[in-house]
Amino acid sequence: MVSIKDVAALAGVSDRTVSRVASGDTKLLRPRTRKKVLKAIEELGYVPNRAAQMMRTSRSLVLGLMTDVVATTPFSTDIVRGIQDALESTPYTLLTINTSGDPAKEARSWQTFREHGIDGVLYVTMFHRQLPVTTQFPSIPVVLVNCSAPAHPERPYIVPDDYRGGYDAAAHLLAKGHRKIAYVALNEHILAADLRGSAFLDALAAERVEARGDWIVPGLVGDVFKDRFVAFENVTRILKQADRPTGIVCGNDEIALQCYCAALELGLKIPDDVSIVGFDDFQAVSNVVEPKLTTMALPYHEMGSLAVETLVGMLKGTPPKVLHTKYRCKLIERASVCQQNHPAEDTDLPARLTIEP
Amino acid sequence: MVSIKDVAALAGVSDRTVSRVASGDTKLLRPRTRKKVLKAIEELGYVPNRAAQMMRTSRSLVLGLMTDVVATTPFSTDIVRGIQDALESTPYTLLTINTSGDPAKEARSWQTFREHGIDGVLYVTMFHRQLPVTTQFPSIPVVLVNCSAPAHPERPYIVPDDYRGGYDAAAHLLAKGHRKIAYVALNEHILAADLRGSAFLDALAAERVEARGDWIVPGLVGDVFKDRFVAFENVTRILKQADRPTGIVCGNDEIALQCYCAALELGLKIPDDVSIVGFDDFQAVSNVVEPKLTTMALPYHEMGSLAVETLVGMLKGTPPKVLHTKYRCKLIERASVCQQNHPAEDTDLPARLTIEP
DNA sequence: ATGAAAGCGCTAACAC
DNA sequence: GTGTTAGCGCTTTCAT
Repeated sequence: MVSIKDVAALAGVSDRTVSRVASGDTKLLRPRTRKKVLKAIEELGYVPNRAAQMMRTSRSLVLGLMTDVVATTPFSTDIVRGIQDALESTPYTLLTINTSGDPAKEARSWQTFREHGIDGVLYVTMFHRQLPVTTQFPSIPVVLVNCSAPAHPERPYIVPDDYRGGYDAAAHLLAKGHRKIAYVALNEHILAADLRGSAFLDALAAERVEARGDWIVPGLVGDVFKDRFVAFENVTRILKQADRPTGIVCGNDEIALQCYCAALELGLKIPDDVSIVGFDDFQAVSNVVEPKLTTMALPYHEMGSLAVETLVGMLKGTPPKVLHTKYRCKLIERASVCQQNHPAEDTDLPARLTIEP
Repeated sequence: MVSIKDVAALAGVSDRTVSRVASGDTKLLRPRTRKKVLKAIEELGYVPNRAAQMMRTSRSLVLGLMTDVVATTPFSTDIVRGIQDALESTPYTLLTINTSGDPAKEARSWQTFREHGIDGVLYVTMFHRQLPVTTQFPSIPVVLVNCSAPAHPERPYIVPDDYRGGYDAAAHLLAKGHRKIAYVALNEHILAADLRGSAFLDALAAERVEARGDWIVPGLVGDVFKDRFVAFENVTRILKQADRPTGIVCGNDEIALQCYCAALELGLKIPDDVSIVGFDDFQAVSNVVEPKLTTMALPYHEMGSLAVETLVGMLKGTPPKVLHTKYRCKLIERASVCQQNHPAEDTDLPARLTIEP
């Protein structure tokens, strides 16, 4: 390994001078000296040794990315991409650890981070959720992404505004004239399901549109990560009714995909017979189904970038301006929703009569 | 930061002894001393300093994960998961860098790896491809995953056997009695497309089944990463013919999804009217569509694990037993393929007559 | 504007 | 079995 001393010898200066050049301390150097050193660096292929730097400065210039499963799962890769993109304009590198949500592994991961002298960590969860109150953090800067820690209000976090997203998804159908709207829910164990679900109800209520109980069905059942899709059966049943919804809001895009299968198999046209709104803008689905899916995009990339910005700021000593950020979702309009010219209000009445068997 | 000396002071031994305990040099220590030291470590919350260790040993115990986009893309996350799972039984940690396929960024990444004293690197590409001959590698252990480097035959690589996968996919339909089979190809710029495509042809030829030219269509056109799906139109056209295929082999699962949309919209039942075989086992599609998709799974997780095993072996001084590995794909049978009791051979004849307009 | 000395935390080599 | 000495490559402090 070529060190600062080798460079110094070749350039005919002291090692301290090389150090100054390498760390860009351009002010206290004659341009001529600088050039000489730069040439020697080039010639020898010198690269600074981070371990040595760290020993002196006790800063590693490494950030930890601790995730439950997010880095190994297709759904929230945009968070990671946002993080890595933002990292490029900083001197930091990323050490990645997946805990699979296992607390023991998480504890070991924190220790590994300490061993590496990590400067700060991005703690990212796959599902938007609240961390258990028992969650402990070491005393280094941490930014939470896609989760919040009620027990640690001083920790900055960045989450999507699932409530508003759910509201806007339903509002979109309403604005397009739909009045008979079904909702196929996410796994009930997930915070996002709660938020999006109650937003759906509120959006309908705000327009004085009835939310029919039998049109609100689960799309996914079972424990998280071991869940099973049931949207297909449930939506098939609903769409077979003579009086059926003209629009469906889905808890995510995979559920929307099951709705597509159900509707198409029944010979229904999308969007003319049923309009469908998804959630997540999971492009492998939303941009591939035909017609393309109108869906609510999660602001994952932005969340990742903001997290890096926040963390790097903290490391510079700048506390975040906003401690807790809720990022707005964005509706991506494609082709699965059409205008519904619903008949006069009174035709809704018979529909209501069918609620109870 | 609590160091080895603090522990030594508390335990009343020399620092060298603490070092021995910390690095598990259990042989040359009295159990009593060991216990004493362990207690002090626990009490002080001592954690070894990797930077210092590295300076002495010039091994960082960090592996570099260099990818074009794989870590930020939903399709090949299983490679990363395989890597991380395998890493757990080793002392290594992972430093991740995404180059977005930009050669300048790639050059900078190698330098970053050198700065960190990376022990070895996993070089992973999203698409199975050959690296350009201009690709340079530094002189540290590197294992290539999902790509090969014709210019560097001494470098170990691990790729999927796309040819055999393509062959087996077609063979599956053949074995189920299908004789009228269409093929919807991947983007032609990709190596996997070549391999899978020619395998399709060979599989049909081996059974003396004709591959109709108008039934071999692209599913995806345009430059990689800027491509557009055209499977829907193409398959719709084919399925509208009076004489239509009873089975379709798809270049990947997204193409299969477009086939689903096309078939269902035409009122065709899957698998009874058309059987469909996908490729990739991209579960967000294959396990969500209804009926569930029969598809050829890429051995990504295994490839990732093997890569780690190989690299760690090299670092121990064990050269890989097999330098270049082609991993076999595995057919996942679900519900999109059914037995086809094709009529007597001669009914194929009129079909052939319709080839030319 | 440049150099010399000291020391960060650890382990290899050797002494006892 | 355990302690001592030295030095990895760098930056901080102080001197010149």
